[in-house]
Amino acid sequence: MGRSPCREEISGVKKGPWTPEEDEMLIDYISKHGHGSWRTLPKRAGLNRCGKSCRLRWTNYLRPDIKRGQFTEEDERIIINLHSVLGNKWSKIAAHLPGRTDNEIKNYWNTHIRKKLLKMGIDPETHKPRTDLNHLMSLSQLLGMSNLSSVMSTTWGSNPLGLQPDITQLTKIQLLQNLLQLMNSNSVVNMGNPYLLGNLNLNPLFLNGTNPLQTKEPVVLSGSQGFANPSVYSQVQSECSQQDATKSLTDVEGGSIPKGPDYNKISSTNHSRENQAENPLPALVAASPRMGTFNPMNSGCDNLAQTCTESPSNTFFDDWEKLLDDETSGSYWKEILDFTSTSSTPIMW
DNA sequence: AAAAAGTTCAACCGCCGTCTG
DNA sequence: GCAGACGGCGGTTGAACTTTT
Repeated sequence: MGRSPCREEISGVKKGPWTPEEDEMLIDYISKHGHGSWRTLPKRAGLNRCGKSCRLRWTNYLRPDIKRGQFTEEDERIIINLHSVLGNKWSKIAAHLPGRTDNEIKNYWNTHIRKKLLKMGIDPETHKPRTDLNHLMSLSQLLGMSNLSSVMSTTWGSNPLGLQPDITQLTKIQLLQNLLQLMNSNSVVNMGNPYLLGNLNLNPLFLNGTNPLQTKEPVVLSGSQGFANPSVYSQVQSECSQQDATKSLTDVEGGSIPKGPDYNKISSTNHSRENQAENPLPALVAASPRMGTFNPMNSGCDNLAQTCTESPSNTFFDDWEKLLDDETSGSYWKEILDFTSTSSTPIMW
């Protein structure tokens, strides 16, 4: 089934960048006759290109309704939200951004958004905090360096590595966040084996249900629970395709579709979303123009989109600081921070 | 100023689903 | 039901451009 028409039948056909003359010929032909069959178009238009190349050039560049220029924050927000639901369905995402092409969005995602999310410690595939070992190692190494630099600065009265206290703090927070994410998934997968928690002396966090990150009971999924009720997810998808993107996503993430097992079913049905079902933490997708305003203090994180929109100044780091200052939960966090900051070697899991 | 490294994005490639004879 | 034609999609490439060393 299927074939690549551009290859076999057309040797000697031109490839590579389009010239202004070719563009003009294509525009001229399509504006007069429409594109009709792409396969026969090049011949009819007098172009030495394959039909596929013409179609691509037209849909991605020459179409009159193409919107050029920078993506706005709103565009970015929509893309991230849609990506969290649809994954790499660039054409579906593009359908929600009039004038933007799938190719453009894909490129923008890969060159800008993806890097931004990675920098923030968010896995761009799952939209969750990264828990991969490399990332944790690099963070803990950075921490180690910052600790070393503070030792050196006390000793020598300067900071030869140029690491500011803020960086140290941010790194700790980042590491902590990932740590918790990792423990959280472990607490689901290995409920009967709190080895990791025991090692870190953190049992009270989850075993007695007082995890200050979650005011709701952790969602414990067993086997099939995390997987698929396709009808629920297709409902979401059809909502996405029928309604305004922002609204439908607010519904999905914000609560009109019930949370708990069903919510996890929705997420897990999508490709590469399986691990979300194992993880009770909410998605880290911010629906506000400021990305990454993951709010661990929000009650239950029930309505991320709403929360983030309503309090755009409330950043992730603000919340963490509040959390750390809070007397009731502070001791646990201090314990963790003590652990991370006194640990002279990278944490080995 | 020059070379190297990094980034961007238009274009290509190959696979897939649907249509048609 | 089968096979080819076709359009569409997502992943990848590589030239051009920019930034860093």
